[in-house]
Order: sequence, then C-alpha cells, then structure tokens
Amino acid sequence: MLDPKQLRNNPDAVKKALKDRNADASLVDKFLAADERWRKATFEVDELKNRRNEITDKIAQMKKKKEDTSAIIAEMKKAADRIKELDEIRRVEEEQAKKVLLEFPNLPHVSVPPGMDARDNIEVRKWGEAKKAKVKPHYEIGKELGILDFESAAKIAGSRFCTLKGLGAQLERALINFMLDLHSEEHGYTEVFPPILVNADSMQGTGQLPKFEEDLFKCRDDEFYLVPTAEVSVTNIHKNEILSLDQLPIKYCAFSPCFRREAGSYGKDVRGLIRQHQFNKVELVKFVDPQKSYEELESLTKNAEEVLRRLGLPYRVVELCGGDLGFAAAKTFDLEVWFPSEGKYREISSCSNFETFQARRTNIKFRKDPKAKPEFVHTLNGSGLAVGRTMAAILENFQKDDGSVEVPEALHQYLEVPILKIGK
RNA sequence: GGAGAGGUGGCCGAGUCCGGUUGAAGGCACACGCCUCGAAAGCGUGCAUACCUUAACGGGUAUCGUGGGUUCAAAUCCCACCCUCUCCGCCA
Repeated sequence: MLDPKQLRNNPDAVKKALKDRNADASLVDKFLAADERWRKATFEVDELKNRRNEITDKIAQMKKKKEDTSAIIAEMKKAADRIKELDEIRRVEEEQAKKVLLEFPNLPHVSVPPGMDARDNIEVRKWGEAKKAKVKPHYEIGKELGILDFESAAKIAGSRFCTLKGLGAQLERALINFMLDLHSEEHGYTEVFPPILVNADSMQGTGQLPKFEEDLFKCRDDEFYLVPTAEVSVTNIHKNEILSLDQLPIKYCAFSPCFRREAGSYGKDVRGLIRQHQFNKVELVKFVDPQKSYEELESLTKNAEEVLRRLGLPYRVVELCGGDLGFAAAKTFDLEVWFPSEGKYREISSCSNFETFQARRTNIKFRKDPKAKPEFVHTLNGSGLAVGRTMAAILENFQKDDGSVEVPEALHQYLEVPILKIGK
C-alpha cells in the first residue's frame, strides 16, 4: 500500500514511478477523486458531531435541573439525520479509496534499473563454474534413480505434482534441515513454523489479495487460503503491532510447503520439479529499521547465496529492472542457479525489500525511542531456498557420466548416502 | 458438534444491572524531574492510536472484539458475527 499523503501531495511523481514499473498510472486520479469526496464529507460531519457532543452535554445538565429539553432535542434529531447521511457517504467513499489503494503496486526504489521485462535485468555477480556438460534433465535422471515418481503423483493429485521416493524423500528432508540449520545457527534467524492455511486478511497484508486471487488455492467451505509462500504467514506474525527499535531487526526463517495454482502458465515447465502446484521452501523474513533496510537486503541476499555456495551450485545474482518487479517489491535481487541440461540459469530465490508496502497493509510499526511517534517498519524476504528447484539443480550439476549423482558434501551430515545410484 | 464463561488503553484491572462532563478509575510498566555519593524506595510530572485542521501552540472527530440498530446521547440497551478460555463429545 502506498502512503495516501504521498498521493495527495505528489501525484505526478507517483504517476511517473508507476510508469517506470509498467503500471497503470490512472489509479492515482481514481484514488484522489474518492479521497476528495471522503474528505469533504468528513469535514462537514466532524463539525456537526462536534456541535452534537456539546449539545448532548447541555441536555444532560438541563435534565438535571429539570428544565424543558423538548425543543433542543427536536433540533438535534434533524442534525442526527444529516450525520447519518454524511457517514454513509464517508463509508462508501472510504471503501472506494481503500479499494483503489490496494490495487497500487509498490514504487521502485531509485536504484532500480530501468527496463520493461526480464531482458533488461542486470547481472550483478556470478559464482561457480557453469559447466556446459551434457547431462540428462533432472526429471529423467530422477526417474532412473527411482527417486522422482511423477506417475503416481498424477494418479494421486494430477499434473504438476511429484511423489518423492526413498532417497529422494530423504534428500528433500536433508535439504530442508540443512537450510534451516544454516540460517538459524549461523545467520541469526529464529526458526518458526507458522500456519500455512491463512485468512484473506493475511493474504491482503502481503499483497496476494485482492489482485492475484486466481493464483491461489482457496478452501471451498472455509475462508482459508493455502499459502503460496511462507512469507504470507511469517510477515503476518507481527500484524497490528508496534515494535520497539531494540527489537529490530527481527529475523525469521521458516520451512513450509507452498501452493500455487499456476494459472496462466499452462505451457510452461510442464515437466519436472520446476513448476509444481505444491513445493517446499525455506523462507527468510526480516522486519527492520527503514534506515537500514538496503543493508539488510544485501545481507539477506548473501544469506540465501550461502546455501548455493555450500552446496557447490553455480549461480548468478540478477538485479530486477522496474518492469520485472513483483507487485509488492521496491527492489529485488533474484538468485539464479545453473541448469546444465537447459544451458541456462533459472530462478531459485527472489530477495526483496518491500519497504513500507507490506507494513502499511499489515499495520506493523516501530518506535525509534519510547516517546517517538510510531513509524512503519520495512519488511524484506527471500527464499533460502526453494527446495524442489535445489534438488533439481543438484541432480543435474552433480550428475556423473554413469548416471549416478553425487550428494553435495554439505549434506553428508544430513544424509548418510554420499552418492545416488540406479537400482539403489 | 453440545454446554458455559469472557473479550476495556503496552500489560493487569474497575466501570456494563439503573445510558449522560468516562478516552475511560486504580495498579504495573515506561519517560522526565526531585531526593541520593550512586541506586532502590519515596515524591512530582508525563505517557494510546488513526484521521482532519493549524506556520506553530493548539483545536476537532473516531476508536472499550467486529459490524449493524435504538437514542438528543451508547464501553453501558438490542441484533448478528468473530475470537479466546473451561467442561463434554469426537479426533491425529
């Protein structure tokens, strides 16, 4: 959510920023129209209520003195009717303004490179050797190793699901534990395991609703949604709270299954683990002092990168251009891991600073000192990492000529088998 | 699912039957000052949030789970809903 004051005071600057990220600038005028009607009605009704409050006290005193109040009460009846009318106008216009406000995407940070789509993103750094080796795609080798079973998943659920078997299931578990231990023990994040079925308000808080309902799985008989990322649950932990500066930064890591309908991506990545309706992910979430949020974005990104480094997976860091930014983000670095079978890098983590965008929607504030006026915190999050894609990357990058797959050394304390072989 | 209890400011907790200077007693916590060599205790002062308005001091409106209703006036009365707790049932 944007700052309504910013919209009133600098509408042109906001319009320009919206165009920079390829968004609909006419929202600004829509908002301002409703806002103006709301303000007018509010101004009038506040004055009327002020008078009513005064007269109400007077009536109480007159009654005490047993004076006749019938004339004054009759007059106040009229005022009460007008107040009712105006309050109704206020309710309608406020709802309209709020509705429009929720449609605004975040504004890009000044450092965000210009551009329309992913082609204009900027490679920031690269790590590891992206080998051009001829390897089988992860879904083939996974099938041969007997650890990925797409057929049974299709029977159980449908397309875009996978049953992990034997060492595959164990490798998944090992990856989750490895990531959680790294972030909680070495990077200072508090591990949490939140609800993954959430209410509509939480979805609105992080920006999934109202605009992206078609991307979500919703329960038919209850007002619950399945989270598309633990970001939703974890960010809402502090909904409607005022934190103190010495609590910040608050850093959480969370494992959760994630559920996405993948509406509108019918032809894309139909095979393999890349795009599933259900996948596991370890998420990093921070609540920080706005003055430090860009340093915190750097360290968050580094924390996510560390997972890839320890696993020995080649990757690069990409800075998203304005046109490629997600709805809620002011600034994003994507981590892309190397997939030798495709000969390209693919997203495995997305690390973003949302500035006050989510904090406004969730009403999360902090006080600089005990007497200061509360201000919104900045929220950040990033995958650390998407587990299914990590497994896929391992199956390709650690694949040997004989069709076996080495287990990265960092996982040896979590999975006693150092190499995955066919028939095992 | 059945029965009952309850939701008041950062926290605890009055007020709700009998509507009217109650944005809300009291306590704790917190901040500042006095006292002290220093501290504790004690004393004094301050201390909700949002919005509107003002150059500023300030002024105004709203908020006692949420939404409606009654009334000149609602924390207090009426209706609906949500949440929490206890007991019973069921269940991993």
